[in-house]
Amino acid sequence: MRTKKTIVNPSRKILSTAIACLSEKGYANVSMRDIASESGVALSQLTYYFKNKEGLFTEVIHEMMAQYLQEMEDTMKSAVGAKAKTASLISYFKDLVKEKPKLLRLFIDFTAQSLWVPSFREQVDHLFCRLTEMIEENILKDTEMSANLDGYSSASIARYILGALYGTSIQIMLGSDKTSAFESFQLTDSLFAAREL
Amino acid sequence: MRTKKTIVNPSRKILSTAIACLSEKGYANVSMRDIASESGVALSQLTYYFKNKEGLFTEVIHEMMAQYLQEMEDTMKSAVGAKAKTASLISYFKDLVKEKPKLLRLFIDFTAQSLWVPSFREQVDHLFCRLTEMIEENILKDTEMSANLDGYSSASIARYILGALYGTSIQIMLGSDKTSAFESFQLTDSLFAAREL
DNA sequence: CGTTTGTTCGGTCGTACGTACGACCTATTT
DNA sequence: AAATAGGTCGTACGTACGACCGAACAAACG
Repeated sequence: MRTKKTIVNPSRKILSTAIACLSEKGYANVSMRDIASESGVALSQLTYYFKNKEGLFTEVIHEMMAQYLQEMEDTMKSAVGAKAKTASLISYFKDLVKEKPKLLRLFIDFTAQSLWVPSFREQVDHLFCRLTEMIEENILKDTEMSANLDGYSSASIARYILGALYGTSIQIMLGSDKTSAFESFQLTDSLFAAREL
Repeated sequence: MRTKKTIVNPSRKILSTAIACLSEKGYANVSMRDIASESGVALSQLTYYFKNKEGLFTEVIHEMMAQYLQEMEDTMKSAVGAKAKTASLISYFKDLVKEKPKLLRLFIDFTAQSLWVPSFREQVDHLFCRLTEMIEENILKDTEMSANLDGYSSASIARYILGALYGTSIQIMLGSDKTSAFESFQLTDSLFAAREL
């Protein structure tokens, strides 16, 4: 029998509800029942579409990763030149903190969970790799860094930039004042000011 | 009646067991019963000494914070001059990843949890503030940064340095190869190379 | 001595969890 | 019309959870 799409795919509804719940209450505080009742679907449907809890949450990570990578890529592709791309990367993280804190919280929470759940770890590690690759491609390639950065592989530099933006985001996220702290982001620009070739 | 210390304070035993469990299995995967049986103490003792789960874990965070701050301070105080202190800070984070991954995992996990539990958040935020203050005091004070860092407050710079080290640590922690990635840490030294006054 | 106060313990309560199962219903296929 | 397959649902199972209680014990003190 063909897969029908009568009105709206239930598995999509479950998935989006799961994302909403997780980004609002956190991994440790969300149950399958929460997601079921919130999405107006029987509990057994969750296991029907996604085997078990880990299966469902794996799919959530997958979704989250896709959104991250897509948005990040769009952001950087829209700018031309390493310097402009750096600026757009910074503003994307600012936007993340200010306008999309839920997505960011989801990211942070899953990063922590991935320390304990091997299958999550694999996914999140992959996400970090893709992100650093993207930074390498867009910002570090065809660019000569300031002199004191000789000897560092572009992979190391990219990892550092991503780490700095991510780590700074977390601090701002936790802090009480979200405004004055934004200055830190800008440091990426000053530190890695690229000279175009 | 006086608090006795017959052989070893049970609350200490509970606490250290809790730390061990948490740094091995993660917040979401540890129950009060786990800690009780692991520490060879009745479950009811946990609530006797620490009100409830949140009370116990609050104490664990407190312990973790103290260790972090102490070790970090010792590390930096042992070096003289901003440049040497920077190097010692870097090597402390390397040491964390390589030799004390449990403590680091504890830190990361609680950071994520603090996104959802207000009392945790307060504590972890305070930890971050203390750490940035320490970086300001030891590395940024009485030091002239390279020219392109004008206009940034020392608080912003400290936050960025901490964020970079923290964010890089997470990536290395998740990655498969722990060796080649250590190069990234060193970037802190090159980027914030201080000229002594 | 007995009382009081701090400590330890086993046990239980109510609830929540993830998962599994069987009964439907509907639409397609034979 | 009968059979089959996809989808939905309610419910129940077994386990685990945090919290709580009352009984026992221990130590100080009158």
